[in-house]
Amino acid sequence: MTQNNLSESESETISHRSQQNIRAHNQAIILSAAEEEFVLQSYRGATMQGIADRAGLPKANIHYYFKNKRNLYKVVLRSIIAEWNDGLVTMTVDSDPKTVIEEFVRTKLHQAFAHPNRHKLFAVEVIGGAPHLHDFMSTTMKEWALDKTQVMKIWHQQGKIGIADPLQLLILIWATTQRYAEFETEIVGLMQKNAYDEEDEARAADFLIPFILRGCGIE
Amino acid sequence: MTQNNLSESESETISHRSQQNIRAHNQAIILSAAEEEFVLQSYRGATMQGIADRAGLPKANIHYYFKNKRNLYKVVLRSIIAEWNDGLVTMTVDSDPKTVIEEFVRTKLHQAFAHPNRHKLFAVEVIGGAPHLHDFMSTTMKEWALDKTQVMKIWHQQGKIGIADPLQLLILIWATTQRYAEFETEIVGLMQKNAYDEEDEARAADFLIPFILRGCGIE
DNA sequence: CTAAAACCTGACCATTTGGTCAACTATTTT
DNA sequence: AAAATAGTTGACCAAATGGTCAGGTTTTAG
Repeated sequence: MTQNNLSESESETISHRSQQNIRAHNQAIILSAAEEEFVLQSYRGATMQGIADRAGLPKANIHYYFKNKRNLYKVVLRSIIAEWNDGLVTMTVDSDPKTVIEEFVRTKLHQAFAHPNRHKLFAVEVIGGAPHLHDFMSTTMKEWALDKTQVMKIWHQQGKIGIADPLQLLILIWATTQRYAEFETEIVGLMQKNAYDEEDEARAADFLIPFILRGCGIE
Repeated sequence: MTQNNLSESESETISHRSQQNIRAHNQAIILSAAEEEFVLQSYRGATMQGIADRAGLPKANIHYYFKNKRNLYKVVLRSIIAEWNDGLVTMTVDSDPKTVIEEFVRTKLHQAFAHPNRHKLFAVEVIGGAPHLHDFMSTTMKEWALDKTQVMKIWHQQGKIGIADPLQLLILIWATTQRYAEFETEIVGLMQKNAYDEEDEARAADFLIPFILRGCGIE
């Protein structure tokens, strides 16, 4: 039965996986299934059985890898937060506002189109009062936002942008970019199609970026 | 037999309420409680007992007025939709774009600050795929949006606004105004307070309106 | 005043669901 | 090869929850 020796592992098509790989592999599958289920059903509506079905594993197996439902949800949230700032440009007083804002919007927009489910999940959590994100919201995210608004305030003093209240600008950029992920259903419907096509991200960028730059009084 | 739906308009100080009044009164209380509970817990998380507690009534009484949970949810949604366009300015080809857009943003913003829960509930529903709103979204709302975008397209042809793709503008205005309701928790936190104060709506308007008008190339 | 209609509610039930567990198989280590 | 460790899973359970109902009270109609 057991194949010895010559064992290799990694990318074998049908071979026996090493336990390390099995663990990582199953956890990934479960997390992905959980993300979907939590988005579609929201926390309470999501069932461990539903997640198990999506993952193609028996329910007890989900509990084997993740203690319980609450913990699984937290892990999903944490993985979303972990990459929240992935790829965002650094923004300092010496940066060129136009470049930075353009790049910021473009990146956020790209994330929105690339990972709509994560944005939906995050949004539902915030809308519901962010019960599991209080810590993140009141520390990491607040510091990040205050740092950026500080920079933008100085830009304003230097006459580089026409925005006196940078927090409002930050809110606007978040709102307009993330919207394409969160309200996918509505927007796609209004566009008379069933799903975004490859050009929709570019279309949104082509509209948003000049609009926001004009709004900021740049150009 | 049972008379349904009549908006309450009385606050009798008299001890004995008429049955008509009792019905309207209790339904209103329950709907308000349900709105809160559904927002905070989302559909599946909300419990009839929780709604009953919020309403200060025994659970069986909720079932007496509203057949079941699903129906109660639908009634709540319907009441939200019913006033979705309340107070919105009419927009025709002959309107002045600047006035109309300014007034539109102001009204949406006012609604957002006045009824944050309704906006949150609507948002959660849309994010979850709008399972109960397919009809509304694909008829009423779509027609409304197409009508407005038609008008704005003509404005663009007449050189009155610098927006070639009005649907994107509509999405942006919805996103930026409703955001203050939906992400209340996050925004309030970033503003270092516990709740919006009386000036926050005005602050948002003072930022948003000029910003959007500039973005539209109006001035 | 009496009957009908509307309203109220504690007690109860069926179903769903998160979570446990013991027995089992597969892999790794010694 | 045997012991130890890791992974798998059907069966089961206790709690939560939507919903029902019978018997009660209050209000209204005649």
